Amino acid sequence: MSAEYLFETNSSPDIASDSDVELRDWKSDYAKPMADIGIKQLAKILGISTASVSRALNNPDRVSDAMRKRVQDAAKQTGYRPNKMGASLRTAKTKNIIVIIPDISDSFNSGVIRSIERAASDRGYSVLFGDTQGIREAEISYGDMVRTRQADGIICFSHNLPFSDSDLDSENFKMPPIVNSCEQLQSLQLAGRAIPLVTIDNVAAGREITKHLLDLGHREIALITGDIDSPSTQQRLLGYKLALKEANIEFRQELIYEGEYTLEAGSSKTAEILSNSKRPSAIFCMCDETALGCLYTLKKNNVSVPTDISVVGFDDIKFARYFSPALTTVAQPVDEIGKQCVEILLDVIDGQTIDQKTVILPHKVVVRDSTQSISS
Amino acid sequence: MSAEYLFETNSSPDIASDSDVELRDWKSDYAKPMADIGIKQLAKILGISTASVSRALNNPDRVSDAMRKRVQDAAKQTGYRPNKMGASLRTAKTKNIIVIIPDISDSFNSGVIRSIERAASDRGYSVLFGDTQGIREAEISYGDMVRTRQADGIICFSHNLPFSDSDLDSENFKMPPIVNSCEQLQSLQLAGRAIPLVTIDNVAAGREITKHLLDLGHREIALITGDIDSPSTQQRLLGYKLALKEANIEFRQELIYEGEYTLEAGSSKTAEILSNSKRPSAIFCMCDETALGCLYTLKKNNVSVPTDISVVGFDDIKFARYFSPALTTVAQPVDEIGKQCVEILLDVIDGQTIDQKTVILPHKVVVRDSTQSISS
DNA sequence: TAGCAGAATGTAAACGTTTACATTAATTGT
DNA sequence: ACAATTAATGTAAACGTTTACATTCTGCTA
Repeated sequence: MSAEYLFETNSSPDIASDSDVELRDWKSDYAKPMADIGIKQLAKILGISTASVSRALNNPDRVSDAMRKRVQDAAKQTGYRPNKMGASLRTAKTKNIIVIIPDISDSFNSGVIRSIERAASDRGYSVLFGDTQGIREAEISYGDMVRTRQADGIICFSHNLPFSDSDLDSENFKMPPIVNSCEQLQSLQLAGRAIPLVTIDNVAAGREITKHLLDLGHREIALITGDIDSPSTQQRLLGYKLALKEANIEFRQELIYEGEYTLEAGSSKTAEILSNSKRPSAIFCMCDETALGCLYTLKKNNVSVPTDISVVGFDDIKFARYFSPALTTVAQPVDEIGKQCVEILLDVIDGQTIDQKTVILPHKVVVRDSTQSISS
Repeated sequence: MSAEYLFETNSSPDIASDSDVELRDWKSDYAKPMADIGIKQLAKILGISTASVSRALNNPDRVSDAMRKRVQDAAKQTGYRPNKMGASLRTAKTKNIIVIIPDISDSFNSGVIRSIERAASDRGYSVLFGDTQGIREAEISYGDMVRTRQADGIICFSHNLPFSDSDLDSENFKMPPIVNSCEQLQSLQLAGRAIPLVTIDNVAAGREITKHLLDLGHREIALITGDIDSPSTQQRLLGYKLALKEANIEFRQELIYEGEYTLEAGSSKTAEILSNSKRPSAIFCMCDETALGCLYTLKKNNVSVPTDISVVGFDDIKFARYFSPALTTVAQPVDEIGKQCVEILLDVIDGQTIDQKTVILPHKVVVRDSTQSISS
């Protein structure tokens, strides 16, 4: 948290006292004994067995019409809410999934998450989430939640499995339902197990966006990568190399700037680029946030985009089209990614066989105003 | 989803086959019987009672050193993971909190969420989240989760209580632990109950940022609001009016443009502003995303910021300083808001009395490049 | 009318913990 | 050395559901 954030306390009129209402004390309210009713009391009230209540509520067709109506009415009447813990314990299903994510406030991620939440909710699942900040211990502790029966499955945004090495090595370790989103697992971690993955084809995408630049006549294309260890970065980099090779252009390591999927990396790495003697005519940022940081530094140094330098990003976050200039980038089907993740995960949880271990969703390069032909 | 997103399927080399590893079938792996061990088996293995195991693990000081070591070792050895459902059922505590939020992909929200997650995690709680998209039914269904014992408390970003009206009216309705984040509850919903709130002083903030504009000599300040029903919008609007009054400037309704906290609203409302005969010299957007939309449309219409028009935002999302021009805005202490929310909530859950029903955190107007004196 | 199938309901065990209470072991004071 | 404490452990009930199995009811057929 930067110095800019050293807030001074500002005293001000208390906006919170809509004091036309008189407020009861809330704590005492909470301290009241739970008025809640359980299945037993409900059964007793109705003079029937708990089994009937349960059936009327969960398997309405296994019960007579009269019975069904009677207990459903009573349930509504009394405000009966079945205790999911009791149910979960008995059924060994939680109807929760956990999503493990390095940074939930990343624009691309939060888009996918939103979609996940919606899809899960549609199928009666809730989603817990764990923001790991890339910390291994955090990953592992969240991964543990399915073994402690707090969740039925995992959607993972990391290229690491959320389990400790010792667990992974263990003979009787059982892989819980898990699907990877956007990041392929490192094969050394796989240990012979195939984990479903939903992603785009990052190498194709990297190749295409590079080709776009190439087609515009660019020959010196700097690259600001994400975390160099991440498969998506590696794949996009491979795509970049492929495109160069296809165009018979020599790959030059000095044009590669190792960064991160962050604004700051984009900004600082661009400064580095600018500080070098000969400037590239284009910069390929491996994510849109990075591209924004890049645009920022470019403008600060009075190099104009796209006139002086073309810039492309990756992801097509919702802000991208509002950048100045509007960003050329490759769009990922955020909604579909999220949806597929939960579809697959829930299928696995339900014990269905998965036909496709990895689903590759279509991407699309969208050309906007941050790139232009080098000759013009 | 716009037409731009009509992806064509692109066939491409399957990047996923690192086929140097041979993959076992995953489904069959999952289908294996649960190898997991329970407290009973662990107890039997050690030849002790389940009570001792439980104590050694949860109340290590209530047990002899030898015993503690023995079972902890065995637990690690066997990979014993206590079933939280069993525990929750017994203890009536879930160690979950749920956060109910209209849009998790909103930049400001996701910042707060991240902070919430961290704080909760630090205190041993997990967080579930529900993205309601502003839909009342969704709010209510998520609110229900504490009554179904899936969570111990609620952090709510809406100005509505996540309970049905009939529940609220009900005589024996018991308010669960809940705290509001950023949005004050509508007083009519309060029904006599005081709900903790953590927020900034929106009217002071609105007043200050308006005053900033006023000090620069601006007299015609257009305002693009958030959802006009939301208290935060109302409060910021009030601040705007207050500042005008202090400066002896007449409030003019035609300068008020009712929008939303979105990029699109910023863009479209700015177009409206521009279409009117006399232009304001400044625009106050009630959130940064809106401001970005505003900047975008301004630029598209060749009005330059801040030369022709000054623009201010609200929130200071992480992108704000990277906008072009860098955005003058009011910073909210995102991290602190999240932290305080969980502190208070967990205190309430623990049955402690809350001294402060509403905590007002300090904000700060941060001046960057999107505003300038009107004379210059 | 007796017999019987099928539907409707009831009985009670089970899920995996925690914990009040009972018991046994260890420690202290005299 | 023997009570009297205190510490350590064990026993078994309880949490709130679901569900296999047993029982009762209903309506038909022969």
